[in-house]
Amino acid sequence: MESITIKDIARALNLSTSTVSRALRDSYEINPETKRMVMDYAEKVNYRPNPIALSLKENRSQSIGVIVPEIANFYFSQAINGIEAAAYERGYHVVIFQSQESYERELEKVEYLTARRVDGLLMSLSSQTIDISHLKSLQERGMPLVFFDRIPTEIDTHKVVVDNHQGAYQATAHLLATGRRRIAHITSQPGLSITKERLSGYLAALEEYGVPFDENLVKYCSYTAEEVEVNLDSLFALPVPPDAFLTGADRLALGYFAGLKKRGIQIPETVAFVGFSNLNVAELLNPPMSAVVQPAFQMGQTAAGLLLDLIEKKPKHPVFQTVQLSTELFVRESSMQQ
Amino acid sequence: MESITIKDIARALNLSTSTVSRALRDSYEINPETKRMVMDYAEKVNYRPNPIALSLKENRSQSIGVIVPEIANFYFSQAINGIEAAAYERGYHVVIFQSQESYERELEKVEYLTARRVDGLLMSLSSQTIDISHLKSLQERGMPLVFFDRIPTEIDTHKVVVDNHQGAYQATAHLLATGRRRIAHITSQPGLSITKERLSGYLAALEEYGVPFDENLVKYCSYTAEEVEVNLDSLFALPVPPDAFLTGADRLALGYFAGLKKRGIQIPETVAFVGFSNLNVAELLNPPMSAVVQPAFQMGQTAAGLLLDLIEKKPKHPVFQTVQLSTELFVRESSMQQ
DNA sequence: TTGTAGGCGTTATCAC
DNA sequence: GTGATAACGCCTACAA
Repeated sequence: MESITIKDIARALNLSTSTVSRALRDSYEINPETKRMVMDYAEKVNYRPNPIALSLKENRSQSIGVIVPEIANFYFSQAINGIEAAAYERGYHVVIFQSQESYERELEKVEYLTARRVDGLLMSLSSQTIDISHLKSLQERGMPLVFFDRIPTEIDTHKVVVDNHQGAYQATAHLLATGRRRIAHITSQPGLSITKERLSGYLAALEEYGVPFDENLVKYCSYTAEEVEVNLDSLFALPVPPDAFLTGADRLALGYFAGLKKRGIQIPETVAFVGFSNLNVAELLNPPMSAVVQPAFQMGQTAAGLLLDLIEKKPKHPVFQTVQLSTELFVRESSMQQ
Repeated sequence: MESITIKDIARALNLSTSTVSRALRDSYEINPETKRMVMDYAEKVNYRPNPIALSLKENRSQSIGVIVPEIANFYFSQAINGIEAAAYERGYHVVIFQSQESYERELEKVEYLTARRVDGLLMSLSSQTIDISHLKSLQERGMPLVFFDRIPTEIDTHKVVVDNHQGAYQATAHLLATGRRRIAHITSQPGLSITKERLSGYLAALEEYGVPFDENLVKYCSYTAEEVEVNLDSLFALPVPPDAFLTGADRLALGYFAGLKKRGIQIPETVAFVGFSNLNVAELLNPPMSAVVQPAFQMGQTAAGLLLDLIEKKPKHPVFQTVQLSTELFVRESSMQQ
């Protein structure tokens, strides 16, 4: 993989490297003829500046880093699409990594990206991440940092989230309004910001309808099949079993759907938090699944926009904001008798 | 983002940069004490070597590039997982880009990755890509190159694919064996290798069962809702409408499911090509969807393994191979009367 | 208008 | 055992 360098051009044209450099980047006084000659030759040999050399020199890379818990997750991959769209428009490259929900991997990727001189970092925290001192120190050392979806409370910076409280409240209220009283809430790990907010929305709706909270109806979980079994066992061993499900992700909902089906149990209504494109699946299930739709693409786009502003404007005393994007509730009519 | 460099350490310890460098990388004769002193100090100030400087010097980056048509596609994101697993194990980083099914974007990403000195490139072609001369010349200039899933025929290099012919044959044969005679084949763009292979498997099964081929039953398409409508219109305007669907991707299947539902048509059986984790969705649909399961993770893993072998062994005259991974047919019983 | 020199962070080579 | 120097590709202040 030998590549053409400025030196090669200089040698071929009997010029100095600086002249070639100037010609290529159209910097000040340069003989138009020389410039044309250089340009033509560069074109001919398909010259491409070496971004590594530039990064080394400028200590920046025209690229932003993204770290998400996992890529094979529709929600995050859509967010990445939004990020790419925003970055592309402003001439930045996007370098994507996944933490795989592991604190150590996350740490590792952060270090690597920092070392690679990304101009800024966009993150959604792994579920294992509790200590965020490394991110704090990163910010203190001047790295522009924006969080989305899974955000920490302990850092002051831009954050973009979906309004989880509102989404959960809306969904729970809908279920209560249609007569459900025992709503199981299947949700993610208790440490995450999204988990807490959804729980608070769930609680707010219960309170409004005067329905007592039963903590046995809340299950924190990951995605293993055994867990589904255990949780369903305990839910349906309750004196009054659940008559509805509110789940924190479409994948959770699908897992529980399958578990319920296996047991021959039909639940009148299920609502799940989903990214846009899972919506069509929701409709095709039997009974169909209602959905709290989260604008993942928009979230990525917004987060990237804020990050690029930070990078380019380098404000001395930035005023950080937390953007809350609204969810939308899609209610699907069940074909079951109610 | 000021960072600690070898120079800083040298200055602090009153040593030369070369001594520090040697101490850090444990290269030849060095005073054990000096070494310890350097190590301790480096640890203390959290020194991290600058990979950019290394890349510039070594003309390599300990990272491989991946270009897929899109990330927000479960099949590809699972493949990426496999790639990361293999790369991580062998100490390489993975840099991920998407072409968004655009030839121009693909070209752009290839150039950028090349300029970034990735040590090798892993690609799945965009559906728009016909001319692959840029990839050929890349290979000629010595860049290790491995293709997966969407592969070109015109380049001799390692390729990893799912056995699409076999998968389509198996699925079609199953449908024919259960009495279907009018099998609609909804598939991807005609130019792609996977499209051709699946069609050939479909044809082989038809021939075996003595069922004449009707080209009106084959629809090449992308993912727009209008297209679904147009295609369904023409399929159900046929003298003998379809009694089964074989679709090239789960997303296509879901789109057509929704379209059929809207029209109140029930089709006895549908088979779709899916990645592993869509399997649970397939079961939950009504009627359930049978599936040709493609081992996406394994595909990524295999492709990355081959690429890393190429990179590390740099064989003068490599013997390139095309690995065909087997699919598995999951038949879901329909609850409909047959 | 063009050339020379120095530096970004690192390592390899050669000298001491 | 350690230090000085050059080189990777590029850019820019300064010199001519």
